Amino acid sequence: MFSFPFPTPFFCAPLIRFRFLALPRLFAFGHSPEFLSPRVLYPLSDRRVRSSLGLFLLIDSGSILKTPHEMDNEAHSRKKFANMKHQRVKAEESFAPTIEDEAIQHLLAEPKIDSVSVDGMLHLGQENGVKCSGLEDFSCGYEFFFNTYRGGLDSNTAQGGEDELELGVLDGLLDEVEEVGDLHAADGLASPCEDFLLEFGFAGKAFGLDYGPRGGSHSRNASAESRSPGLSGSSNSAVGLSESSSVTIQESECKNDSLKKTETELRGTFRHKKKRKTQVKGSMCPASHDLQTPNQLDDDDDPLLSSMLVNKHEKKSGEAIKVGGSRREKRLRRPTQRYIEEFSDKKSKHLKGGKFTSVDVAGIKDRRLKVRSHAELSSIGVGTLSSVPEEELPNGNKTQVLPEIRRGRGRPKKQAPIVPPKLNEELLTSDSDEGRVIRKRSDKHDRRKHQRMWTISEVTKLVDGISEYGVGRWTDIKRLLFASSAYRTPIDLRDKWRNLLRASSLQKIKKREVEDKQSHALRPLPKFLIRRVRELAKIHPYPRERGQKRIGQ
DNA sequence: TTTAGGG
DNA sequence: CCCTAAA
Repeated sequence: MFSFPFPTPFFCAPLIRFRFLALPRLFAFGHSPEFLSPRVLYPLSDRRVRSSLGLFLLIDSGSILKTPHEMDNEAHSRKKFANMKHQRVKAEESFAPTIEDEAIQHLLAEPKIDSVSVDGMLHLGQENGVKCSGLEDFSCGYEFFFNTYRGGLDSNTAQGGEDELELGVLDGLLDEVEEVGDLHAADGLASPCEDFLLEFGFAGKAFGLDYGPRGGSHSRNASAESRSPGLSGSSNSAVGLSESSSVTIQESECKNDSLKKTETELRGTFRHKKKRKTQVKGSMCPASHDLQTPNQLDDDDDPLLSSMLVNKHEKKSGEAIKVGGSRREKRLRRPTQRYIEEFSDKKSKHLKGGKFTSVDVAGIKDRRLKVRSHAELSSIGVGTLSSVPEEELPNGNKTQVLPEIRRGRGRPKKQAPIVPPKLNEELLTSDSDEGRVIRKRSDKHDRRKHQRMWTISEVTKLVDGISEYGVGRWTDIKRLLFASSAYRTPIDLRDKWRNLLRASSLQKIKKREVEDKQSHALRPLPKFLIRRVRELAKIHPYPRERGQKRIGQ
């Protein structure tokens, strides 16, 4: 029914070496017995099945059991992964000498073997029985690759074996070595961000963390939790569900998107490494939907991949999700920031809590904001987490999606800069009435919470900078003249300049029209500044503004 | 990433 | 001050 959509040569050897540790969880393929042929292997023992690793791994070095359709697809897949294959070869070569595990080696020695004996496979599985459990947390694509290419990695190596070698090997595999590095580097963050990782298909990233000498980290627990429920129904219905996936779903409570997510995880694994890496690096604003961006649309024609990702496990109902059906929905584009904002506002009002406002959302996305006020971010994170329950009000699909997004985003953020609530933010008290009230109040102003008055000196500096570097060199001006004031971004400078232009023109007008009204100006600009602005305006045309100004006059 | 322009 | 498109 389901088969491995990837070129066999590519996967086979890796799988063998892989020992079916991580893979089952990753690309678990459920096969009804009738679909099994001698060439199909069940590397999983009962024990493992019971332990919810019971995902059937279909292995066949020669060719995986395929349906015509799948066959067709294979061509496609081959093409897709041609590059990887190539790289793999290199990796294997470089790695081979280091392989210690004889059994594995043996298998490797005959990568082309048409069929691997079940016994052998099982042997492998049993051999690593204990270790398997230790590795169960490995979840996604990265995990897969890593495990795959670490050769016959032992649990031992798994613990401490992450090293240059692997990196090097992976280098050939993954487009970006740094990514790998990042993953490894992320070790310490494993637990905190696990949810996040899983939720957004970063499960693979977590693997690096899981490798760590951690005793019983969250990840493991999480896996364990989701284990029993997840397996019960899935073993026989050709459903492959990675534990990580199930966890993700459960935690995210995103029923509709569960499949999509799972799928996303996989796809992301192969196709959006870079993107994801970036997200993780930022570790602030990764949205699950980012993975659903247009690029992925081209994947839609890959039924195998999707099919093998069928996720049967649904959080509450355990209802099976139909691939075809939910798929469409999933492909929806990520809501625009504006949408999110509006939605959240609405929701806030609806909840009377008003805790989540545009700031939350905006903050999530706005890099500048992050830079400017960590405290705020952290507050956001807290708020997000604390109010998750509220968020889960039944409000329709959108409702579901949104919380998910927030959570996903919020979590990583939270973990990243859990800077002491060092300041201002009124919102820090997430649950207190005060916080809400303030929030509400601030809702009015929405975006303008960070307002900072421009002082005369600042304006002067700005004008100086503009006169020196010219209009439009905002980054330069910022860097050179406003380096000390972090809250002034180049954009702020530009905005200020715009306002100055407007102001200067207005003042002109006012002067001409009604002299008195000028006193109305809240913060009248010093004449010298006005003069300078005016001069600069002449010298450095600022198209639109100038045009407007003319018009205004 | 930065800038321009609109809100 | 925010957001987005364009470069």
